[in-house]
Amino acid sequence: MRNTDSIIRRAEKQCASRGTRLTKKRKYVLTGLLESDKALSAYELIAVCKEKYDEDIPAMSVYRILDFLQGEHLVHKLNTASKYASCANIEDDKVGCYSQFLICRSCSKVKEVGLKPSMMAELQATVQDASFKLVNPQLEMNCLCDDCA
Amino acid sequence: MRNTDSIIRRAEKQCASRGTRLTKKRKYVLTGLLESDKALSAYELIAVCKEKYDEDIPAMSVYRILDFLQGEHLVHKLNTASKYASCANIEDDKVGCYSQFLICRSCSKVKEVGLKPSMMAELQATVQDASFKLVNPQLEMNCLCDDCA
DNA sequence: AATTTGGATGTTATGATGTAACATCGATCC
DNA sequence: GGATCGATGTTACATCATAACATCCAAATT
Repeated sequence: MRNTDSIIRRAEKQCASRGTRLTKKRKYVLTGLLESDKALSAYELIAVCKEKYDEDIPAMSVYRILDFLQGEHLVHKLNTASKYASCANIEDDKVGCYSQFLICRSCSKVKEVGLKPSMMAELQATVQDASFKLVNPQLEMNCLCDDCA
Repeated sequence: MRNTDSIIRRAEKQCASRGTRLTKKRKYVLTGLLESDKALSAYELIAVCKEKYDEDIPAMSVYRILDFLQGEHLVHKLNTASKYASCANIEDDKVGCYSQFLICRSCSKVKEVGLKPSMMAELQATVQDASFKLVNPQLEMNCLCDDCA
């Protein structure tokens, strides 16, 4: 079990050092994702903020907050699921390590696993051979978790 | 340039042998995808069928047709883009070879490339280590094509 | 040929995700 | 206090997708 408070304090400092602010609502959204082992949609996050903090955040704001948190490398968007998850490496200083996301198609449980450099290199090579440029090397894998299987 | 007609005839036979039918509208949708090097959304396919065949197909029908074509392994859904593309191996008999899709985030151009068994094995191993089961090993890579880069 | 039957398609309404444009709020700086 | 600028609110709308029910049509049966 990770300590949400200490992660939030770290994130706060990180934002401050970059000249941005982790506001109250941004904290609520980030905390919602930190305390969930499942990826959540924007609308699910609205519900979480309402239930846990009695805070009404309009959809537009949640999307903006999610954009902000992605920009701060605190949150990932899982495009195949249209849901969001906090970065696994949010607790430590590892940065720039590309990831493989295992997403349960039934319950949205997510695990983020580092991608070996050798794998990354091979995928990258394929992309270059096809005259494409890799923009965001985020591998999302359509899975079932052990509970749902 | 591949021969759309001969592919359609192959697909027709394949359906017949499975006890399904490649109807006129299903052919229109499949042809639309075959003749595009870009992935197309359901609504873009509606427009293509209207322009090329003067055929009005309601959205609901296009989605059903796309489901059917996926079931026949003639079409892929690219989840990260919410668009659809014809199978690259639709011309030959290769089956069951897992794919890596390079998708231009700007213009939706798609290339489907076979995934090496060694890569597949490694990804699969990661999934198992995390107690997940891989459902659909379709790697979608967020790229830019050379034209858009 | 008429009838039946089941899959394919049409219609309507609605849900889910996401964004554009513009208004307002609120913390910090002078 | 007032100016300023980023954060948030409001409204409207675009896009993707499906549920529920009606109808059509082609092949099989009589």
